[in-house]
Amino acid sequence: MSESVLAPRRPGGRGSDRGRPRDPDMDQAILRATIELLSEVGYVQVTVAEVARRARVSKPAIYRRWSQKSQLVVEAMVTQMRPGKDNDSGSAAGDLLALTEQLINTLTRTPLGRVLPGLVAEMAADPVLATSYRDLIIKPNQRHWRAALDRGIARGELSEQTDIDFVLNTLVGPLYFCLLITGEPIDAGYAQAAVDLVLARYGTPRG
Amino acid sequence: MSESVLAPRRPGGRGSDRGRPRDPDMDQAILRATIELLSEVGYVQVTVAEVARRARVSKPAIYRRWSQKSQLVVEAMVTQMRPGKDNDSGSAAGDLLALTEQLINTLTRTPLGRVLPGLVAEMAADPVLATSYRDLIIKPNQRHWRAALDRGIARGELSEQTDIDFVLNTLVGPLYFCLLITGEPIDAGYAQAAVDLVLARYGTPRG
DNA sequence: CCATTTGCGGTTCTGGAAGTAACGTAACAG
DNA sequence: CTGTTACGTTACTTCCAGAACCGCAAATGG
Repeated sequence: MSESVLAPRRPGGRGSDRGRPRDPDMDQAILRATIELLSEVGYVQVTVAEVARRARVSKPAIYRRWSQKSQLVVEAMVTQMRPGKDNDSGSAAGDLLALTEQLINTLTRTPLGRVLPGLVAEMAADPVLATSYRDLIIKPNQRHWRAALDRGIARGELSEQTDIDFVLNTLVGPLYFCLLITGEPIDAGYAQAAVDLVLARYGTPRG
Repeated sequence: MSESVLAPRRPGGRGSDRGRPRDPDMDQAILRATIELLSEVGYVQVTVAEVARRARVSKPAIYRRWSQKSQLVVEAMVTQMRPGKDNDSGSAAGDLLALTEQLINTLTRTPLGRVLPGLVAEMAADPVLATSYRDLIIKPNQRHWRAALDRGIARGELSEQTDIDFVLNTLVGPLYFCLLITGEPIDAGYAQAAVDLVLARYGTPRG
């Protein structure tokens, strides 16, 4: 499944397997060049022509694989996603702290931070892209958060009335707010403070 | 001061007062047309040519007043900002609840929600614009939140260790996260839940 | 081994939007 | 009246996303 997403044969989806096959090296070269450019200049300044130049490939060769610049970028980001070790530290507090700090790291130390602002604009105008981004990047990441919260509830560290989606938004939202709107750096103590906040409300005595 | 921001004579800032003066009706017509278009199609789809057409004005007349499309849009948004009644409801909980619900309203019922995604992208690429937006829209709005929190601390409803910036990000961040990233509608109970969360951590017994 | 089909890949083109330039004319200041 | 600046019109430049077009490479069928 992931193969068809990474380099769909025919943008439309369906396509025969006859005729000259695509050069798989090109897929890699294009994605590599995209990531490289993204980390240098950010989404808006990335042009497909420049990606083509760096990958030593022609522009149509790119458009044959991805229907839009934005789709190319999303898929390039996906290749950068770590499998995401589902570390169970033993406590909900520990898990959430680790996840929050990992997200801070992703947003500030990987190209994702430079990609997001431009991608947000495209997503607002292109529902298909928005769905891709959410399904391929946001949701897979949130799986770990949900798992940590579920475990916390099962262990009795967190109240059974814990609103998981709400907690998730609370931990994650402020990070995006700083990154996209205020531009202020994320406070070093943020992760701890945010977890404390959640525990003060949904933690149980025995937690 | 606000006058010079709304329709600066000469994009550069300085400018003489000799010669034919600008038609002030034009400023209004342009801003009105901009807001109208923004609320219909969102930031990216707004073209300066279309603004000019609707305002019955020429394109150079617009560029004489604002150096970029993005600056025009920011100033148009500023004209839409309500003075912002600093309602003191008597309790920090009440104040924060009202402010949160007012922000939800602004983000979902005014053009701001349609403008933000595109503006976020421009801000990431244009530091001058980013500063304008933060100074003219974000900061003025946050003044009320800070005042409410200060009063809450002064009254003893909130702990003196309350981290004001952190609380502010916590209440506000998830709203932007939903609007810009997940696209999910904001839960009807969000404001109350968020305020409860903050009070569980920073509220004092007597609050 | 050759002919045919399929579609890859490169060169070139189109379309749209931001922003600029040039010019004739209109309106204000001194 | 003179200088200066605004305004409209028209045309232009630049940039980039994306589409046409065409020659040729690669797999298949005989």
